[in-house]
Amino acid sequence: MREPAKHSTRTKILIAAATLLGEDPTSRLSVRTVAARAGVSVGSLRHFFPTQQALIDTVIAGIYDLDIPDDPMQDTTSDPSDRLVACLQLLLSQVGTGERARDHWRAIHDVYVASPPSADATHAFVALERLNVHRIARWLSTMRDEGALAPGDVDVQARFLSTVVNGLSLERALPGDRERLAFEVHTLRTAADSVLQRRT
Amino acid sequence: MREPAKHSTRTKILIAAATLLGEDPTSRLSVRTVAARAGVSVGSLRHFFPTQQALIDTVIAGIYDLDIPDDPMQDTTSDPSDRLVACLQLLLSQVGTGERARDHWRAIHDVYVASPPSADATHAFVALERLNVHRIARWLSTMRDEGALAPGDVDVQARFLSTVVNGLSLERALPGDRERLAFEVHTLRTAADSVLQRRT
DNA sequence: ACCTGAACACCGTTCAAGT
DNA sequence: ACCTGAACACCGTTCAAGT
Repeated sequence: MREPAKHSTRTKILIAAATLLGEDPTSRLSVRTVAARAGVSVGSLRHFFPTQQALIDTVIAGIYDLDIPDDPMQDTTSDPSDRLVACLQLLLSQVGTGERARDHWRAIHDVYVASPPSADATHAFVALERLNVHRIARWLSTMRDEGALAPGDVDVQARFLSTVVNGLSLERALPGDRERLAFEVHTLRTAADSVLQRRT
Repeated sequence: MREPAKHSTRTKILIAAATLLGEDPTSRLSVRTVAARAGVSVGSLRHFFPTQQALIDTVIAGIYDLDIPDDPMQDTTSDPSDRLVACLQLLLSQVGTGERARDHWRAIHDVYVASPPSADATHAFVALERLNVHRIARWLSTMRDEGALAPGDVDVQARFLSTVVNGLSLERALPGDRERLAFEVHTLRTAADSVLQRRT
């Protein structure tokens, strides 16, 4: 086949936006600058991304979903801190970003916050959350075996990390999520390090 | 005497902005609308508030600073860790618990999550959050002066703590909140200690 | 020092018009 | 269906000019 650089207009736009964001993470990604960089008219951009929010959500989601390996805990070659951060990022990735994150919290809200949840729904939620905490606790146990974990109750540490992930995933659904991107990894790092043995 | 409405131009601007915000909490508070409502030129507005950010920050701060009880940070008799935990609990207490916490998140959801992120609401939200982080950062600066703070960027540490508080206040509105309450203080303690100088 | 309003360089969105 | 670019109604900031 070949069709060498036959990028669709949509793809060209996304590449242009990602490039601009790479050059300047604080870029506003305005219609005209993105369109110009993509070599496309603003009308054409609007055809694929009817609103500016749609464009930004799409490109941000693409960046988030770049590299997520599938069992970060097993990669014993890397730093314990790095591994734990990768695990937490895995949890975060399930919530998604932009409109997907909003969908996630919309569903949570409708079932558990909008009106008093049924006993069944409450039970399901608690079970799900327990599973989540348990998953984190298993990761922490691995680190404990390696002597990398700080002393303390693993369950308390796991709940703490769960809360941090909850906070971050919530913030992904709230305004300003794009600007917070740069701080997300720092927050995860701070959280991870606080349950790990302090470097001496 | 009387001098009936002898408000200074600066005050008139702030009143106009606050009024607009009262009429519509998602108002963008643009230069022209605020200036028009205040019966003042945009140049005059700019004279007192050189930047739009300055205007918004000032009016938000005015609303925010209405009810701030005593600052736990001033109680130098207690442990730095205890003091920071008390400050974070202060933030948490504003959300309340149980039905009040659910009301809180219902409101947040309706404005920011239910309908696609309106660019109008975004500005107000970001300003409010910035103020919140700023408040935490001020507490951390105090601790830094005492040599109690761990090295690192204060803004990153403040954002981390803000995320933890967000996560906890969210969890207060979700099922299982009564059981989680017991872990809350542990989570706050873990978060606080992670930005404080490790005890030696 | 305070205040004016025009001017500038942007912005997101819409839309008649082309292919 | 895809694409164009002008037009519209905004935006924040600057600034010569007045008092």
